[in-house]
Amino acid sequence: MEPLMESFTTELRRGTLTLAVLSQLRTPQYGYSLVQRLEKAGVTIEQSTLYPLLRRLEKQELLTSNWDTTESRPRKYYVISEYGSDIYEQLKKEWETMTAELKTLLEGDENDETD
Amino acid sequence: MEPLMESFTTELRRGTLTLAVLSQLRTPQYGYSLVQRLEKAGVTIEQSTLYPLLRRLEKQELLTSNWDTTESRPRKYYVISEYGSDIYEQLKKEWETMTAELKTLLEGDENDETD
DNA sequence: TCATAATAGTGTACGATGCATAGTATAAGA
DNA sequence: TCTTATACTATGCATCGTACACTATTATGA
Repeated sequence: MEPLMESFTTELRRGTLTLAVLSQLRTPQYGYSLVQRLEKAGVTIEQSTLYPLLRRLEKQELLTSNWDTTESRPRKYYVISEYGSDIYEQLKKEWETMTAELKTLLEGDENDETD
Repeated sequence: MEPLMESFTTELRRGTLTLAVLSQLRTPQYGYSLVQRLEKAGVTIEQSTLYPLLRRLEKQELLTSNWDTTESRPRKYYVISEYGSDIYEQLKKEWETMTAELKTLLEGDENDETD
């Protein structure tokens, strides 16, 4: 992809990544599994994006975490907190509103399309 | 609004602002009018966000501009370029894809909602 | 008339985020 | 044994949205 488009799409994804991650954490997930889970849903997220995001969300108390060392390999599991669920619901509504507004704008410009 | 929500929604808007602005520039608009036009459509954009955005888009050759000094007050009019329209269409498709994917994810989490 | 608000734009500085990159370490498979 | 997959941490950069400060003209209205 053209570098300019790349940077625009990156900016488009911004913020929605938080939403995507929060949506998956009603059941405990660890970072690496989340990357692949989201990938399957069509949402690519780099490790270098996800791990800091998870730590940030935990610091903000939207998530809690605990290490599981019983399995073959240590994994840090994250779950959404009550507060996190609250924020998530609000954010989800915000996103839906925004999406609807933007949709209206973008449809509005198709009035006398030339193609 | 809670500061945390504020920062999340700011990040959510990111990128979509470019899309919103581009969608309005099939007819020439100047900065100040755009702010109000978008506001009416439910999209709040600060002057301190819009003006730099317009200049950036012009630098990237998605827009062209010219000063109109014939009216009571000098205004800088921007229009989308052919290249800009091209990028806009691509970006719009990107956004639609992303929106659909995210929608699936967000609906997926409503399986056994407790509220 | 003088103050205030609205209009219209520029410039600087800061914080947040996504990502590239590098590094650590273990497990599994060829 | 060598490579690949798994799993996470840490640093640094570029971009963008916004607060804030500033300039300047036009309308409004007390």
